[in-house]
Amino acid sequence: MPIPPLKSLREFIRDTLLERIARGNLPPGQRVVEITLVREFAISATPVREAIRELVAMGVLEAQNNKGASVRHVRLHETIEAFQVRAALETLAARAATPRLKGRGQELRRLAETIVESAQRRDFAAFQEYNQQFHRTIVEAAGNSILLKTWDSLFFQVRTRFTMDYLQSADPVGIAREHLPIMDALESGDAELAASLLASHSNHLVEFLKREEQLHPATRACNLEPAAI
Amino acid sequence: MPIPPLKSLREFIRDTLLERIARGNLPPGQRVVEITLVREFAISATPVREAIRELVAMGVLEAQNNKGASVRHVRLHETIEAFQVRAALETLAARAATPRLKGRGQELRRLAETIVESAQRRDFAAFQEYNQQFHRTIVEAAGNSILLKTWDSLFFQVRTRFTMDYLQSADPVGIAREHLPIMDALESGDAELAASLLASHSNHLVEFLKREEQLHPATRACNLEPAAI
DNA sequence: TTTTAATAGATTATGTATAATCTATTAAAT
DNA sequence: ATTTAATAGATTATACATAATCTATTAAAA
Repeated sequence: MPIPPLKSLREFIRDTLLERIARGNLPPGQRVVEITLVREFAISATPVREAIRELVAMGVLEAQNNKGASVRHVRLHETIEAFQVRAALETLAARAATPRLKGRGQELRRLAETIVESAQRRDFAAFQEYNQQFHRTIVEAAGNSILLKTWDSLFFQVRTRFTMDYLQSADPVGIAREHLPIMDALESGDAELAASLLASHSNHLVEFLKREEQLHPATRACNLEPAAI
Repeated sequence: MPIPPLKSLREFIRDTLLERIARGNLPPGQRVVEITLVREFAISATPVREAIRELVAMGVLEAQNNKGASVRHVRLHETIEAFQVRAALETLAARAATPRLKGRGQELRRLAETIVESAQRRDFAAFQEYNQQFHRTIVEAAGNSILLKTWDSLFFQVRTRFTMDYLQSADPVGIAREHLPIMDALESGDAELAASLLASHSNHLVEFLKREEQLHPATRACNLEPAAI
């Protein structure tokens, strides 16, 4: 029988906080106070603190010595940087994934179609979600566990309101359709084409965000988009 | 006056453990037992536990629920994966850093020369150290803080005995000299040349490690090289 | 005899309760 | 107005209790 994967209290608190942050219940800047959580869940402080520290290590919370933690603001500039890094990672991913994906592109095809449909329905939460899945599938297929972990670590910087702004701007369906040729290239085994299509796909987003940065210099608002987890 | 950056006990323990691991005093697989550290430093368990958890989050230790932590084994395959990711990151770094480095290459030049000298003296610890500095300088110059943080996060997977094996193999001075044209390209402002030279520089290492993997399949030893910190 | 299973004791991790320390805010004093 | 003192709130550290895991020994079975 499969062992029941008991969560420690630390893990429970960590996941609860992550969920609240993802849903937007804990907005950026919101303080995360130890004793409040202790009282809410009627447990002791140690697991709460460990959970908070873990989220700090993940970059989801920020903390200073003796001053406690709060939900981290992700600035527009940070999102731009994160997408530039992600693009570099996905170039590697495309090259490594292509030979492994050749022929079996059903999953990607379904995702790409779902993304286009979501865009047509203007269901941007679904767009975000399936878009994330599409890209992650490629990275996963590369078969490099460190690549995957590194890519995953950018989640919080990437899934922001700014990204949502991009999807809602100008031509959502056009953006969604960019996934189709990427998938074709992967399926047909043309690694270099897949890599360069993925790169310019990311680049469109980066260019949009850089224009935003020009328009609203420095202190642009910076909220995490409530995710559709 | 510059505020004295008091370390918390957690930070002290964390840094102490990191140092011991880097020096090789705590070899891979070695268990890191809470109560032992508690007794050694005559403090309470909480800061020790927090330090351990932080190192687990960093990937330096590994832990399971209710079983404790130990120094993580880095397998050859993991080092290969990490260098592939690092190469992708450095491609981005080279492109972004080139315009910012143009003209002011003194620092890189000094480092590149020091690397060659270290190779000639067969001082491989120094080789490792300055090599790391050379690459990090480029990544830093790219001016993308997330890129830098991501690159840094690969440190533990990259600084292994396998890397040392590569430096000591065949032609150390030849490997060291590969940094010179990279530096020239950066200084002269040829971003694409710098990027492709960096890529093949990494690639030589990856190819070597893959040959090692063929020769010693699966269960190759996997120790962290005592670093010259 | 060898292997397997059960169990008691030791070791270690996890959780609780509380004390000490630090930070920031407000009120009093210069 | 600026500084100092007092205080409340929150973080960090301590000491202890409980629960999980491991180890070695013993008993039973093959």
